[in-house]
Amino acid sequence: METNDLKLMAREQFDYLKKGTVEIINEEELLARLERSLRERRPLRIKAGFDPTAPDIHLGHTVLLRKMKHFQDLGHEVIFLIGDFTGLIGDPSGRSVTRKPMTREEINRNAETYRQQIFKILDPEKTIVDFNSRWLGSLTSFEIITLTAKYTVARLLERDDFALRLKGGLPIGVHEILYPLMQAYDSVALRADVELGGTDQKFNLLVGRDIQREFGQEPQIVITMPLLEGLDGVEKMSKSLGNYVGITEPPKEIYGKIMSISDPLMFRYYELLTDIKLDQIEAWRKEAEAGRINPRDLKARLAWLIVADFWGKEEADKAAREFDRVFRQKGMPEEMNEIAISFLSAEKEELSLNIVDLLVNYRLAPSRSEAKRLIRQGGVDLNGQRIEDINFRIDFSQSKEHILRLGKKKFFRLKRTD
RNA sequence: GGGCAGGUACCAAAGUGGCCAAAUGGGGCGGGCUGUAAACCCGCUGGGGAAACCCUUCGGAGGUUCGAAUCCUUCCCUGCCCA
Repeated sequence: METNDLKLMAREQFDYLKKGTVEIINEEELLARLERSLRERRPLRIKAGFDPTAPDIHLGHTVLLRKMKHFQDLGHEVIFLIGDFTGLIGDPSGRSVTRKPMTREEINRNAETYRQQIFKILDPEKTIVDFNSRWLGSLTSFEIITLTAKYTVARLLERDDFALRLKGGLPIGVHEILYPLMQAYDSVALRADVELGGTDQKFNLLVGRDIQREFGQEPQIVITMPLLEGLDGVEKMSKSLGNYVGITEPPKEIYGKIMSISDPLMFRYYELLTDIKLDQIEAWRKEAEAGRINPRDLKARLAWLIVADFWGKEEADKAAREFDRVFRQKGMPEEMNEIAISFLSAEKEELSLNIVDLLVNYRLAPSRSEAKRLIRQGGVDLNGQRIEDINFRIDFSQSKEHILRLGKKKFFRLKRTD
């Protein structure tokens, strides 16, 4: 093939890959390597690491996964690396409580969950799933020391979060500063051409370059992706902060969560989570600002798109209809969690249940105090009637079924079973 | 190894013998407004109790006291300075 053709094709790939990235270190290298890959008909090896402790994939992860998918689309080799080694030794970087080391079984189970989820985006045929314990687990202490000798403490402490912690008088465990080196060694073991990560990973990714060089390898190209803000619009999306949308959540959950985000965040989500072109998003933003378009409708469209991504169009339609019925027309959801209420034979005379007992016994409230609080504050309603008395008894003798609503969003169907 | 400063609720942070289930802010929850927006406003936020009130909590364990988050002893943990 002509050199010029190769250059052109590489350029094409490059442009496709660049879309949505924050930074590529560095661009010329990537371009050159793409070209070589085409010339030698050898796919690039793309690495992205994931923590085995949180097998719940949320929209934040999908930003990265989409980029991995892009590489797959171009025929490159994508390695989904599960950082099980950290899991085995117990990564303390939550820092409030020492995390329990995970067992092999737990990790395997989580890995399996990952597999089921990532293939909603990645191509199962083309994805290599690997575990870093495969090489990190068998390093000898001599090899570890040799590895650490290749870097300096000052360089490791440069990292922003360490610098901040140091300044703030917070503890830093020795294993924590070792962590970037371990991750870097993953790149050596895998001979990675490219490593993908969130912008918060930049430091670790760059250490990878240095360490690969030390091991006589060509340094990997580092590509950082933006971190998706969570539903609160401030913190990054994470499970521990509870501001996330899991991709396995039911359609109406996803839809509802997206509808609750702020308008500015909506445009951000459009940008990072859909294939809508940037100028189109920009145009919508202007229309909305000018009042020519209702932001609500844009948001509904976004919610639909995201649900459709993971559940298909039909489910997305259904979620949209359901949402309108429940929240715009203040109706009842089509399906709700059903709670089977059974009476002991001794209670059969009564066939009624105190509201507080119900909330606590069926684990709808964590404690009686909490249940009473909820009632006193007007957050409980039965068949459309607000319950204000904590001594209220739900009567099951006349009708076997009641609709219970807690707060604005939680509906339950209480069904008496005999 | 020596010196110093700390450890309080989900988080941050006040409180230094009774008025402390513990100020304040954040978060969370509920209500109002609305587009289930966001922002904003109001309320709640250890457990039990209808309430009075009772029980369990301020790093752990002991002790002093009528009474301890607060004083003493000891242990554990963290940071800073010196070596």
